[in-house]
Amino acid sequence: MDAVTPPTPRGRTSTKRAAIADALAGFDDFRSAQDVHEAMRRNDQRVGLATVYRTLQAMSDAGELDAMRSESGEVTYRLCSETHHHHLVCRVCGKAVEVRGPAVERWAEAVAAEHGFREVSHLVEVFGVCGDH
Amino acid sequence: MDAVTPPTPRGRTSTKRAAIADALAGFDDFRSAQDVHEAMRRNDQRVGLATVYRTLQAMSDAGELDAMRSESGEVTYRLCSETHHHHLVCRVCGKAVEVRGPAVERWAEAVAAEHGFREVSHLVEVFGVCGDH
DNA sequence: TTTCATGCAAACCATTTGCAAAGTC
DNA sequence: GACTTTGCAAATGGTTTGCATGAAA
Repeated sequence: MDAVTPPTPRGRTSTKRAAIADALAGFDDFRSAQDVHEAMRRNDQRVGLATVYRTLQAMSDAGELDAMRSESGEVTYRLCSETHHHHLVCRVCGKAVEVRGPAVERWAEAVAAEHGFREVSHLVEVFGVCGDH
Repeated sequence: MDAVTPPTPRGRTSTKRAAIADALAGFDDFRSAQDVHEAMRRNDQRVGLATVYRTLQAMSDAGELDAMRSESGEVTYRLCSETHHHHLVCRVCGKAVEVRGPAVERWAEAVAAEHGFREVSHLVEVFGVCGDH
């Protein structure tokens, strides 16, 4: 069930891509390519690690996934909603909550404009320890 | 105890440490360990890459440096001011401007509290293309 | 002379890439 | 069949570490 795969980003229909999307759908927080790969293995799905990396990256480029770097520097992904948002991530369990911050968006734009910067993008992540820990 | 290191971050007086700090002082934007190492080489300073990594890391831990990850994932450092702030980084030349954002701080705290998160920290970086490009 | 700092090279680790085999259209 | 996707293994590239040596206290 390709729960999350609009028209294929590009290229042809891929079985693996769907499997990877599904695997990621099984999580509700950010996971690294390695995590996804291991989860699939455990589920008896045979996939190459390189394929997971390639696919996750492609899906991210296609806007299907939300990507961010964990505090340790690895790239982690998660299915994302369509709207722009940021994350509140638990540094113990990885649980991530999507948060909206119109104030932050405006602030970023304003600050950038003030210094003559164009093509502005911003990275905002809030880390903390969630209530379960 | 002495959470905030007095004179030398730890260990004894080091010549290299001073040299590395100087090299970093020559920049006013974020640089990677490799950048610093290369700059020193070019200046006929003989230093091991590992030492640069170790020192930069130690200085960062000691609070003398401000560290952040570039968009490509490398860790970059810069001498930092004492006050909490964020950065507006040019993705073309690396130029970084320190920006203050009380609104953002408050927003982060509020959002975290709202979801029951403790020990909150946040990562906010604004990227763009500066006026020189 | 005991301890910490440094260099060098090897080790690590996440990620990428080359290329031949397998899958799609 | 023509072309794309996958797997595997080898190659990268940033960063860390083990160990012997040199410099401070």
